[in-house]
Amino acid sequence: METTTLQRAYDVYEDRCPTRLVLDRIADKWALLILDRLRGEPVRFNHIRRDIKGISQKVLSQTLKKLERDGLVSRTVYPTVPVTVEYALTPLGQTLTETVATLAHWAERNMDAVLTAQKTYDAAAELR
Amino acid sequence: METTTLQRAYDVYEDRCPTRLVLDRIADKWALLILDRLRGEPVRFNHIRRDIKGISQKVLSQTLKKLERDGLVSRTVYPTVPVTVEYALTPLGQTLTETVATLAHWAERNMDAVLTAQKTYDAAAELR
DNA sequence: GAAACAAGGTTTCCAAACGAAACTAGGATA
DNA sequence: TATCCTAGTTTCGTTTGGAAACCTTGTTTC
Repeated sequence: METTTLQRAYDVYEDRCPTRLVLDRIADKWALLILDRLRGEPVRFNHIRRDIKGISQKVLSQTLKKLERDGLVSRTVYPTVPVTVEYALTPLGQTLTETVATLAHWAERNMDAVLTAQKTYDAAAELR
Repeated sequence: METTTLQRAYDVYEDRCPTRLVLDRIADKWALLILDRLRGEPVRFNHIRRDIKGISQKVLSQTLKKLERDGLVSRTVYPTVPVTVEYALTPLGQTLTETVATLAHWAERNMDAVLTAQKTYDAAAELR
């Protein structure tokens, strides 16, 4: 009888599971907006920056780099003048587009319900 | 001809759109894990804490409070001894369960692809 | 009657992360 | 020489995050 180390399946509920790191990457406001924006054709750095209003260059740069490292986004440099850099979803990233779009735009469809809930909550808290 | 202020539709790509605040709430590692855990029957505070390994009481408490304020989660107190507090998804929160589950568990299904991508990326960065 | 335990939190404190603004690089254009 | 372009990086003050200790109400144990 041999002794083997059982390879546990990945479990995001476990503290030290590497999936936690990935979840932390995609469960992020800016990452979701970027992934959502990249649905469709490739987009250049400053184009993304203009479209996602309020994102800083630093955060855009950092987030793209992490998404690229995790294989969700590809980065292509064209030696034009000035240089052109295009970002696009990889096939892996494309597996998330539907989910990302649903989550990113959920607030747009349910904003009124959320605002109503907040008013109710705040009114009740007022009485305490 | 009368002049009216056109009420623009909510747009999460706009900087000051209130949907951004809601996106920030749900596009969060802990919030997603909590919402995922609440699928099904109501769960007590310490039960959630035990299940989502590594979450601190402070973060659990804060996140639940925000989710409750936004109308995604309900909080029910039972006057037992000691007191029992149950959290559950509201109907509004339930509209997110499918999406949340897909995103929260995406990493479990794609971890190997992500790890491979990271290795490739790091090896290429090494050469620079 | 003094500890210990239970549930459900809050407070404290230090480190890590964030964002706005300034700065950089390489080259083209005026 | 000065300015503009894309695509970033750096700086620095502020905010947020997590770990650990503490709190409250009430029961059981010693």
